Amino acid sequence: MVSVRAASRRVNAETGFLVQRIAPEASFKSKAYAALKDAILRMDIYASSEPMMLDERALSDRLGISRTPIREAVAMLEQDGFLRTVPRRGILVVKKTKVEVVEMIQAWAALEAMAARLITQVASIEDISALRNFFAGFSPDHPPETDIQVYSDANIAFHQSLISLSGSQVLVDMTDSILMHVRGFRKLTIGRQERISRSLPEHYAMIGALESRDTEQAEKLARDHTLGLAAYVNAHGHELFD
Amino acid sequence: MVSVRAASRRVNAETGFLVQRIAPEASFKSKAYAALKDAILRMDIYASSEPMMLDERALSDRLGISRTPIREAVAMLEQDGFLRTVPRRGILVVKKTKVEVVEMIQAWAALEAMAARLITQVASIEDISALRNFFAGFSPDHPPETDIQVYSDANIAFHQSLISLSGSQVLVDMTDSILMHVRGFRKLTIGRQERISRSLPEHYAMIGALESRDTEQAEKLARDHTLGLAAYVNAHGHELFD
DNA sequence: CTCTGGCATTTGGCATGCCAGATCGCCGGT
DNA sequence: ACCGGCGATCTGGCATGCCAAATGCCAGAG
Repeated sequence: MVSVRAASRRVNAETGFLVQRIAPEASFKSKAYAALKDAILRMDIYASSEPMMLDERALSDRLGISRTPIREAVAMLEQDGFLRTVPRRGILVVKKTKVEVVEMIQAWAALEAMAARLITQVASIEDISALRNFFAGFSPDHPPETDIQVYSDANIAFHQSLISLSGSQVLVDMTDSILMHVRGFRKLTIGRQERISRSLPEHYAMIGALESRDTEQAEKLARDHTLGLAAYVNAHGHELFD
Repeated sequence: MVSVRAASRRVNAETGFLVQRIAPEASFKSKAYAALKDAILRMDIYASSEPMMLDERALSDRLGISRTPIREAVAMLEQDGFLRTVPRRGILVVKKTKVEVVEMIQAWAALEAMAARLITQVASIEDISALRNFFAGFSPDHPPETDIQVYSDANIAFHQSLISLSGSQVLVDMTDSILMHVRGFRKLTIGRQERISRSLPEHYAMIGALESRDTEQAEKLARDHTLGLAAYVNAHGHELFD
């Protein structure tokens, strides 16, 4: 316990002298992790049928740090499912199969359906209604099909915001992870006109069900909306994989 | 391309001479990962209110390997959410909060509900019916309450087998991961007589719905069964946490 | 007796170097 | 010209050692 005398002598932390919290200066390990993850997510994994390999020493030169923190970052990314190291062979970037992507989207559907269920029980009406703002820029005059990239971004943001309204950090983290893994397939998501035109009304229907606190209906709409994407990938995904 | 001559000279891999794949002799890194994970899952994390700390050098001595593979294993377990390292402070075992456990069980409910949905579409009737075997040892004459530990194990095995029947490896992996994290709370799961006595009939109802291919009902039963556990932990979990 | 400043120690972060397994190319034998 | 084998080289696995930051102890000042 700090005595009253001592407290009076030192500068009161509450009043003045509010120094900036010193930057923790992230470790090389975490920097390498971020850099590698970013690079993996940016690259087009499916461009070549050849396995994409990484080299510890090359990365070491490239990032200007030793192999040790890089190996730790690689171990972390391996745990995430992005990399796989084969002893004495190399580090390879994991390519998801069509089946894996479909299963991930199904899991996503399950989690989003649960999020919808929870939202009807805990979210405020204002927060729910605010979900419409993501699509404020679109209307019958300016349909999503006219600005596919913008709509795709709004789409992702909508789903992430929706799930966060559930109040469950676990659901947020799990779906974020899934989104990372299926990120390479966003072009597939938005590839077809007919899917896009149906997307917006479905989103509005979901919001409506949430607002009216119709738990079963909101859950069903959220689930079916995303399961539709899974079915679509399952049916047409072969164009990207083989 | 292998010539016909060459192929005829070497032993046909399909016929005989199926030698065992030579043991890859797991790396120290993976051994350390397994050892640490096992130790973490075995220990009673919530016995002490003090944070549990690990020491790299102590583990190094204990396992008889250098710090390098241990650090890599720690990085992996950090990624799993089991550990958290604080620079120049130590490695601490993460204690889940009640809220986190409840959220994890809700996510589990979501995934198991989706598994039930898929099962009604893809699983064979024989596989579904075989789920009853997990509870073959129990009956009105020998209710689960009389052999709590055995029933608890059968319970876990039932749920894992159920999810695997969905055919989705992603669902299996995600639920396995969740089970690891909430493992410390199995005693809570089986702590109350009234929950146990209701558990078995609910399981049989789920199996029945799956057998009759009633997708909506199977999904609902699976979801509500596990959500009941989440609600129970939410209501009574404070006994274990605070 | 209390508080403060500094030093010894602890602990994770990182660089470096060596090792063994796996590849691939060169070279001689057939 | 082809096959087989051997070795240079590449690549991840691991041990070791030093560094800096954070802690804790202890002495000295008030």
